[in-house]
Amino acid sequence: MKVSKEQTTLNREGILDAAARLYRQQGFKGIGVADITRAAGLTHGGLYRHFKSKEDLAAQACARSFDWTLAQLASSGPQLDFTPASVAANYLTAAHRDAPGRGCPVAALATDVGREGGEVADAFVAGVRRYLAEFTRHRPDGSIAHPPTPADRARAIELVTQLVGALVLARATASSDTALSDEILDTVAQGIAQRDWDAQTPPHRPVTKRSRR
Amino acid sequence: MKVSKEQTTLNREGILDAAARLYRQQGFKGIGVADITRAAGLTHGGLYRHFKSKEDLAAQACARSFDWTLAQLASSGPQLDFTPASVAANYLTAAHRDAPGRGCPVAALATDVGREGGEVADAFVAGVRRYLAEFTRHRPDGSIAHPPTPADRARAIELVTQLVGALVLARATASSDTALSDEILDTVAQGIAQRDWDAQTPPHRPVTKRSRR
DNA sequence: TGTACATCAGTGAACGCGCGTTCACTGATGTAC
DNA sequence: TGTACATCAGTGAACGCGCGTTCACTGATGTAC
Repeated sequence: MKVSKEQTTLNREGILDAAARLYRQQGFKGIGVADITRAAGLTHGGLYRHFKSKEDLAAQACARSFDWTLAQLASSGPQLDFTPASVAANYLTAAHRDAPGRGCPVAALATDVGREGGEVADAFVAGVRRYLAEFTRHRPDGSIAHPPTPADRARAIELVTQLVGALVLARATASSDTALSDEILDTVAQGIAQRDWDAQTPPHRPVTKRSRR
Repeated sequence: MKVSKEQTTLNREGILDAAARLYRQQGFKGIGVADITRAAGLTHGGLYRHFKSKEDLAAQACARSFDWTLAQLASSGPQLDFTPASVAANYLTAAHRDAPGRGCPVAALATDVGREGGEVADAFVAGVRRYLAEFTRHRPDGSIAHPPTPADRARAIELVTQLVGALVLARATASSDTALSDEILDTVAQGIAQRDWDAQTPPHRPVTKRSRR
């Protein structure tokens, strides 16, 4: 049966939200389109009125994950200062580890995206750039960098990769060794809090890669 | 046809090696058992004389990945010192990024393992523990820690998570923005090289987690 | 405002395909004599 | 050492199943008059 324009939009949003959640939980290969439409209260056939393929859906869901997370970050600006210590304390929690469906898309999807390529990778990289820009703007002392220096950007990259690595490893170990998983979260959060983020980091200078491994 | 005991062992090893490589490349959900046995020069039916299920194979292949990588690390002990700068320079390379099948199993499989659980997660965690023990033993100044202090362990966790996060993000961005991917590798490698790893890191003390995200 | 009808979002059966796993079979191996 | 035969690693067809995608159909929506 046909449905009102308003309802059509709601249904589309519902599919996207379900996809954004389920893909982060199970990965692109771990969940089917029928599961996603069912989670949105629909049947699988109608999906293709909104998205041209599973890959298209995945790419848009990926973008949606970043939209949510960045909006959340922006809206919490007043409460949450952007000091590395504060960001780490909020990011490296057992709650975040145990709820990947509502958490950081970088930590949840990075490995999948590396294997995927295509539209999904484009959407992901766009999100990463926005993420990095946000962390580049905010200096450890709470001030805003305008314009950001190469050192600001280096700090953002180091912070984001450190956070992502810790969360990813905490998730991998959580099911069979919770103590280790907690230890990883706590240790890295403390390490970030105590690091001297104002130490001089020279601008990015490409170096010739040596091959190994 | 039957096959000699020696050949049987070789075939089993061949399957394990192919699985260790292909799982790291494509993930547990991304590759089928037929692809793996074919890569080992066999047909899919015989797989079940060696492994009781795909999960069993995945768990043993995971352990195998760690065996290789750790053996490689140990054997390169003379050439490769364990200073964070040196480790980072060897780990954060375009070559390593572009060859996940022969690379670090932590960076390649952590996200998959987080979703998998079971025997695979057990094998993975065992590997992570060995990895961490190795990095805990080796102090930044090149000396051996015996016994290792909590600060040694904290340093190992911070280093490994930083390395893994950087490689994972470099892989995710490589296909659609190689410049960004290279920038991540170089920036984090330089950041690790310049960090003061001897700064006092206090022992691990569990903190109450705040929930967010 | 009321009526007739074209539109089209959503349904669910059906499609081809690839997956993990099973199993009857094959034939070289390795053992018993 | 030579011969007969039981063993069993590997083969490939077959299985049930779930996947992504298609499509004829339905019936409420929204428009033309």
